Amino acid sequence: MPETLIPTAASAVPPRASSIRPPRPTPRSRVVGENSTLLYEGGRNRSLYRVVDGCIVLSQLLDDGRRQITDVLGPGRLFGFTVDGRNIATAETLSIARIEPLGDADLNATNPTVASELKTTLQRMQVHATLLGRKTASEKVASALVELARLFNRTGRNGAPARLGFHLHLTRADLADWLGLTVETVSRCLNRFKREGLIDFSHPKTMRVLDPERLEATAGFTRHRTGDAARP
Amino acid sequence: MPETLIPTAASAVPPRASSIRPPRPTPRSRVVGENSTLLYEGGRNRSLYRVVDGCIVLSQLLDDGRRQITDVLGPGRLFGFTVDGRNIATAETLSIARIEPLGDADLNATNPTVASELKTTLQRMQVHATLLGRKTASEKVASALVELARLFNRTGRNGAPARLGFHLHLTRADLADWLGLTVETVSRCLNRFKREGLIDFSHPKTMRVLDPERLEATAGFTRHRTGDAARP
DNA sequence: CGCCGGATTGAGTGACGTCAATTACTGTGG
DNA sequence: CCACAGTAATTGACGTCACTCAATCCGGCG
Repeated sequence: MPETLIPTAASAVPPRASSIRPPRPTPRSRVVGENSTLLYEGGRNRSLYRVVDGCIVLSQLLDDGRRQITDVLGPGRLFGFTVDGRNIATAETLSIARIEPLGDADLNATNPTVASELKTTLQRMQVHATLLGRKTASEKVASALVELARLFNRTGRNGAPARLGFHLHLTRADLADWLGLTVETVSRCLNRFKREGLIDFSHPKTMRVLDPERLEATAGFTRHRTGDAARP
Repeated sequence: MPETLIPTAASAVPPRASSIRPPRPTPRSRVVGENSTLLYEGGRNRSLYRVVDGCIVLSQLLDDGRRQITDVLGPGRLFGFTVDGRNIATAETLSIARIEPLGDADLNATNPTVASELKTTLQRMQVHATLLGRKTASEKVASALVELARLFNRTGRNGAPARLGFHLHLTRADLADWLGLTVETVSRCLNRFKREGLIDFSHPKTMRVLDPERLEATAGFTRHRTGDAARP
């Protein structure tokens, strides 16, 4: 099946008509079910996709099964980069996701949009490396919450962001694999933050940030020695 | 001083005439001294450089001084990527280094060479994220040795690679900051490997791999679920 | 209601970090 | 060439943060 995106699992969920309303149907955009591994391929070069809606993570495995989630993608992000025709990472959907293949004109990494996405991705990866290598468990979990809140900020019906509530698409295990921790440690941190009034959640996936300042302080701050590239 | 590369430290070492013989002087290539922080900038867009020779690392800091080395660059690699005109990371030389600014035609990220470099860098970052998040201290140190051996493989006078000897440009502290460990742990691992006959070193920076197979086995193996993009 | 996967919680342990003392290098000045 | 100072590396003793193991709880679903 050339040119198609091939989910391995249950996949291709026919969305209950109400739950997803196509936000102005994009040419050839597709809906993929939760928990599918995306073996995106595509004859010639058709490997780049844009996340329109939902949450997709990129991951790698060690041969004994240890998993590292290397990036968490939300609306707008691209995935499917290749080196020598091989995908760089495995992509999995953590929610029903809508994705859209990039048009032929955009497939090339020399496309400005793609090039720019590559650079910001690189930057995110570097910040995450610092988190993985140098932050404590609490700092890691706090950082994750800050980032996910930004990424999946629930917009109220008026279009304005609701008061810092967001849907956590990741399970505790996913968070652990993203942050280089164990499920138990993630759980303990989250519940400590809850006791301390930084966040709140009744359902494990429905997060609300109560004290953004203190949460961000707990997350720590990344900098690097100066270096404006263009200018004064 | 527009358009120049500005080292902060002692810098601009006038190389003792013998120690560096320009390998056919590249247009506008420069020699930078050891242990300089490179505040590369450059009026318009002049921010991309290629490492011709030597070792340069990219790093980030947390506000309390914890450091993470996000990438180690050897001959051929590019550095100086920017997002919104800001450098993504700080670059420091770990040896006397020869670098070469990319020509005007190449400055843009849409240049195929640059785009391709961005992708392989992204891939390296992902593999390193897995190392940081999921590998043990021993696996980390072994992985580092394997990678650095490849990167700085000392070529014998006949041009063929000498028997797995290489110069370790990083100090124990640099290794620690790259691998997310402490100096002491790095040192213990290295000396254990030495006792076990995997490697040897008399001088702390002069490494030799004695048993490549066992070293690579100790390093562990990264994979990710399949996914040829362009395909049979 | 009973099952099952995810999440929480507690108790105990171990890998790696911290602290401190010693040794090995490197460079400088006499 | 040697003395000395300063930094890097090693090594040991000890402490702790996060992992492991295990029990329990909770929520969604047949």
